[in-house]
Amino acid sequence: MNRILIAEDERRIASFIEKGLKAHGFTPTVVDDGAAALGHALSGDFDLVVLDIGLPRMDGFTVLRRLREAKGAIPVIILTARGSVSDTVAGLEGGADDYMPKPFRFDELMARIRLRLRTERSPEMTMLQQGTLTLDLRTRRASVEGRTVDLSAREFALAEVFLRNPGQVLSRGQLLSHVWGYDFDPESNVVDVYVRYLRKKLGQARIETVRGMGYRLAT
Amino acid sequence: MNRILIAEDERRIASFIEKGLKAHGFTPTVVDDGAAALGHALSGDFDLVVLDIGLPRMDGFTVLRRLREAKGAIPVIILTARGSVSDTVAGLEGGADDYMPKPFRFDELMARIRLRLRTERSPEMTMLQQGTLTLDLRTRRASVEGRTVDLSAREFALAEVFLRNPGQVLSRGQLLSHVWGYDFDPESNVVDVYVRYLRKKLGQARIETVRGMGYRLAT
DNA sequence: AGCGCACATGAGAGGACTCTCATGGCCGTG
DNA sequence: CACGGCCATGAGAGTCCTCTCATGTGCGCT
Repeated sequence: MNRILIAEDERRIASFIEKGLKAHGFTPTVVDDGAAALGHALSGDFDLVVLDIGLPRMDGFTVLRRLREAKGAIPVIILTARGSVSDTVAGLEGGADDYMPKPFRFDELMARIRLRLRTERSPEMTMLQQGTLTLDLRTRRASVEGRTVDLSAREFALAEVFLRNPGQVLSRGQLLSHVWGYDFDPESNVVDVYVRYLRKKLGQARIETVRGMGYRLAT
Repeated sequence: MNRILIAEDERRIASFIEKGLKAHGFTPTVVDDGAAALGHALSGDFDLVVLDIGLPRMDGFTVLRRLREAKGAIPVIILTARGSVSDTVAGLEGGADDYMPKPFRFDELMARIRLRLRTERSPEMTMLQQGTLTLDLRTRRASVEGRTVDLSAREFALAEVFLRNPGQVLSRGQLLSHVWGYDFDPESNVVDVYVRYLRKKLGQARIETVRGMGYRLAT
């Protein structure tokens, strides 16, 4: 449905984004150098570009500049290194629509992409619902059977992944990369612990264990 | 420039919003009952409505429904009581564009209003700059003279008010209501303390004291 | 110059949050 | 039924954040 171009040369990050997008029903294409990125972006086959700044052959800034010179109006989200504010500012002034500082959680990128693809006057998606469970994406609060529950930032991010994939089994690895980012210790049992926190707040039965696989939101 | 309708019967809150909007260059109009709200909203004289749900004569839901029935496409932001998730959901499904749970900080409302008034394809304002000081509205980070500095949520909100009003003297009261909300103890010296924190992180001279008046961002 | 008020500052209480670690329990298989 | 692995759980360390309070300092006015 929505075709997204990923211009990123670090394999690990490119694959991280690619997998995430596929899981959300997008059909991403990955290229790993600037020249290819520009060509694809101008082809008209894509609806949005995720553009790394540090690309070989032609850096992201140049790609962006040429793209805009050629009147390509496609939305561009740039990926910048943490702390390089000047790059970020330059990118936005150079015509980028948004940016993500590395390292990032996949879900943050997803939110940015949604924002840019969203059609006019569609009320911004601010509430997620599944049965009697509601998540308010802005106030970081949930409500279950009418009760209002405060969630911490982490708890909320985790709950959001479940709500966006109701009934689907999510592995610890998936949850870890969605909620904790691609840089987190894969040995940790944080996911278990936070699932417990959520169960305590949302109700034990709300999240089911699928032995050997992961967890799943009850539907 | 942008005409905003405030439909709110609690005087204190209406005035809180009104003052804030005026300070930001808007020209708000206040009405305190639902019938008047509907009339004004349909008049075509306004660009956005801030609509309280609990209005006398005709409640917010009804106003909203009638407005949409009459094909009024004006953006509507509803104000809901804290914890009333069902009201919020109903409001959004009833055609509201966004919502604010009470009590809220003025700046949060402002951000919502900006979002709704923003014109197509204008890159979302995500960075504020003043000289060598930059605020990244998304990552909650600042950068001064190239250095990157992490700010806490409160520090950041305070810094944002200064950055949005460079050179202007801001009273403790203004800062309190912007950053802490209209419900906060006006006797507290939190503002002083947080100004200190900011000075420590951003540089002493960056925020000037105007004796008897308040504080000001150095330009 | 001296006074009074406004502002600056240090210290710390209290709480929330995130994550680790160790242990205990249970499921499913052989 | 016994075992091994997977999962659940409790406890707690370390950190950060927010705000209050008491006291120090200095500005500006008379």
